[in-house]
Parts: sequence; structure tokens; C-alpha cells
Amino acid sequence: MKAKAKKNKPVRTKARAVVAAQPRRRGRPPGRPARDDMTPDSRERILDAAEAQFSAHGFWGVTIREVAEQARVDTALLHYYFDTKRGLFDAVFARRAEIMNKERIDSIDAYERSAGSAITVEGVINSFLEPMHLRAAQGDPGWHNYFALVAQVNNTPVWGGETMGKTFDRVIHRLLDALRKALPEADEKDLYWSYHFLSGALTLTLSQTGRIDRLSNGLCKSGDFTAIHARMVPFIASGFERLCRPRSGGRSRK
Amino acid sequence: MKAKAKKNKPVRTKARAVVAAQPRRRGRPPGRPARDDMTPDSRERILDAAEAQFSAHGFWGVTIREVAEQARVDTALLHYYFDTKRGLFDAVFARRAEIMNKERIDSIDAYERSAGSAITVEGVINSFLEPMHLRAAQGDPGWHNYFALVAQVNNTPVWGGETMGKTFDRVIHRLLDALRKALPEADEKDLYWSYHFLSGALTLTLSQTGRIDRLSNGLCKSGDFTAIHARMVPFIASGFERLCRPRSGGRSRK
DNA sequence: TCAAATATTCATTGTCTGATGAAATATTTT
DNA sequence: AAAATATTTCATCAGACAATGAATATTTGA
Repeated sequence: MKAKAKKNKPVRTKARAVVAAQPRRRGRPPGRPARDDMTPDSRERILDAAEAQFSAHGFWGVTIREVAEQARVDTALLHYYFDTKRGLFDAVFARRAEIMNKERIDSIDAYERSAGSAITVEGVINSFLEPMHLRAAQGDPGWHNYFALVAQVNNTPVWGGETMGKTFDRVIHRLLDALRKALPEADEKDLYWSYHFLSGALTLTLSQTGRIDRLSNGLCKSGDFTAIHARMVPFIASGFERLCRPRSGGRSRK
Repeated sequence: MKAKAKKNKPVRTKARAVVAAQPRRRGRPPGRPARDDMTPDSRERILDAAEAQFSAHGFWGVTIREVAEQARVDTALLHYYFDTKRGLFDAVFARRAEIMNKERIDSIDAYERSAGSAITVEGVINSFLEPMHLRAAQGDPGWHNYFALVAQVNNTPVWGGETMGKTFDRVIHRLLDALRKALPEADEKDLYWSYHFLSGALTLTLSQTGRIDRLSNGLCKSGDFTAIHARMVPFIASGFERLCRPRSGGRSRK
């Protein structure tokens, strides 16, 4: 039984450079004072291009040539700065992680201080999610791409779990600490699983596949982060409370 | 500023066939009565191998050579049966979708009939999730791989949303119909967003990255589907109720 | 019994891939 | 102003890639 007629459209057609790139001058370009604190913009352009490509097609779906082309730079320069393709990926992943981790921890700290003993699950969840949603709602395509990238890595078997762990576990443990204060009787297992569900919901939201737009026939927009945040906080908080407050029923059998 | 010393370990080392494959005989092998209802096992072996590889490394992270090798078959045979790499992927994705979709719809139907007007959110969610968790808990590595594959596609931008939609929208709409009966006053937008959160949580759970094992220091096992199901149903049901029952508070501001 | 259909490998194609050493140009340090 | 260092492109490599046409073997069915 042979395969059907060949109408399998490819996953992605690599539409190659239509406009032949103008020949560029060799050697170091003039007027770039490479200070320690001010990295040359080629490097940043490479990171931006890689971020966009990796987030859209994953590690294996991208070639360094495509990244180089989008950054308007020779492929050798990518190797000069980042050594290997993997090195480039790691650099992209780490770049914004620092910033986001700091913002999240600061946000949880601030909430804990302001709430005192009146700490609530919803408040904690809100303080954890807010920095991300603020960045996303601001519309910067860089952050946009970055979140989509994280979402993909989070769902990548084999090496995704390890990468996520190394980068984000510190913040997650901070979140769980805060939640334990709001849910003093919570069982540890329930707490971890609840976080897992939160992580999944967040991840899919940030991955921006346009699935919900299509499913809801345009009623919900995957880019409407205000609408998302307003719904995600109570949805998730309610799940935590149900699962982690033993008095009110808890999980079903077993 | 040059790249650091080259200690970027690769994402995946393609450990190539150490044991030189014994030369295999050309032509149709003896004793295979290719009936219409009983496909030859080479074809199934290819699908199994592709399922395992695609689920672990994604579409671009897999070469047809690797699939062929794992299926103990020449690469030309993959093209014979599935024409292109994309054709192979689509075949893998479609194979189990039929089965799962039927099981899910039957499960929802059965629950609706048995519950009558006493229909609950938790009951509906349970009936929707149960078929998947049963398959997963049964331990068949084929289903295991398949779920991980779906999880990855669900978080894949560009073409993931479309693929998911074409394959699963019918069932999702059946689920939402049932939920509307349990939540008669629900706002449509809230309903769709709630499903989105459910989908994300489910997806990450099925993708089996081992992230939760690591995060919880071994306390939670990503393969323990009984524990997952027992927690996921109340967690998600509670979120739906909180968000889609306007009387009891609903979503926060805005 | 023999031709058609089916299932399989072999051998090869042209293209793309990540990577590298060398050369060119600029800036900084001595 | 020479030497050292930084940034960039060029030219090229060996290996991997998806795909295909032809060869070979078996089963089916007229």
C-alpha cells in the first residue's frame, strides 16, 4: 500500500534570501567603541534574531545561517561570540531570565510585606504572575518571543526539564514559600502538583499558538493579556485552595 | 569579547550505530500476507519508531535516518509508505487521535446520561480526562510517547495551533457543551479561557519532562498518573466553578 | 503458470549543515 | 607608531540531510 498523492505541504518552507545581500566590508567596522559595559550591537542583533527564530521553530528548526541572515551578519560571527549553536541558545535563554527572576521575586517580597498576616493565595498568585503579564502586555516583541521560547522549553522532554530547573527553580521555591504561609496546612505533594498545573496553564498561555482564537472563533484573543490575567489569577487560586486546604473536601478518592 | 572555552555540551549527541547493521536481504521478505486489515509490521514499526523520536525531539530534531534505523528498515521505505517526512509526522499524529477522540466522546456521553440533571462540573471534567489517564496509567510506551507528542505540538507556535485544532476541536466542543449544562450562566469567554487553562495543565502533565520530580526533589513522580488524576480533577473543576459561576464572586477587577 | 501488485534495499543525487582557519579592518594599549 | 586586541567577512570543509530511481524478491490473482 503505497503513500497517497504528494500533497503534504511542508511544515515550513525555507524561503531563502530573495534580495541578494549587498557585499559587506570585511573587518571591524568603524566607530564602535567596544566598552565593557556597552556590548557591540551586532551581538545584540544576533541574540534578538536567535530569540525570534528559536521561539518560532525550536532549537532544531533553526539554522545558524537563518539567524545570521536575519541579524545581517556572517555565520562565523555567531561562532565567534557564542562558539556553538547550543551556546547561542543558552545565551538567549539566560539573557532575560535574570531580569524576569528578579522582578518576580521582588513582586512576591513586596506583596508579602504589604499583606502581613492577611496573606491570601490569590494575592500570592497575583504577585507571581503580574511581572510576566506586565511585560507581555507591554507589547515588546522581544519579551513576546522570549516567553514563547520558555513555553516550548517547558514542554520539551529530555533536556527541557533540566534547563527549566536550572533557570527558574529558585523563584519557584520562593513562590511556594509564600504559598505555604497562605496555606499553612497544605500537604507538600498537593502543593507541588498545584504548581505544576499553574505552570502548564501559564506556559500554554505564553506560547501564543493562536489556538484559543481559532477554537473560540475569534471570541478570545491570545494576545489579550489583560483578559488573561484577570481570569487566570482566580482560576488558579481557586484550584490551590480547593486542593491544598484539607478541611473543605480536598482531592477526591485515593 | 570572544566566546568562553568550548564546554557547551551539545543538546543531543547523535550516537550513531555502533554495531554495524548486518546486511539485509533485498526485496519483499517471505511470509508476510499483506491483507487489507492486517498491515505489514514494517509499517507499524516505522510509526512506532517515529512516534518515539518525534515525541522526544520534535519534528526538526529527528532525521528519517534515525527513525529508519530504530525501525530496522531502509530510509527509502519511509518514503515508500509516507512520501515525505511531514507525511510521516501527520500519520503518527493521526493514528491514535481517532481512538482517543472516540473514547473521550463516549466517556462524556456516558457521564451525561448517567448523571441526568444532576450534572456537575467535576463529573464532566472527570469524564473528559479519564480516558487519557487510563491509557497513560496503563503504561503502554506507545501511548506515553503519543501524549508527549501532542503536548509538544500544543505548545508549538506557527503550525501547532492549526494541527491541534484540526484534530481535536470536535471533542473540545463536545466537552464545552457538557460544561454549559453544568454551568448554565457561564459567560462564553470565561468558558473558553477556563478550557485553555485546563488544556495547558493537561499538556504539561502529559509531556513528561521530569520537571516536577526534580523540583519536588523526588516527592512527586511525573509518571504517577493516579496521583495526578486525583488532584487534577478537583483543581480544574474548582477553577471552572470559580470563574464561570457569576454569583460567587467571579473574576477579580476589570 | 505467469503477470501484476506489493514490499523491500541499494546506490546515488544535490543541497544544506555546523564549524573553522585565515585574512581584513578597526580600536586600544604600549 | 608599533604591537596587541577586537570585530568582522571570506572561503571552504567534511559530514548529514531528504529524496528518488532502479533493482530485487515475494505474494496475489487471473
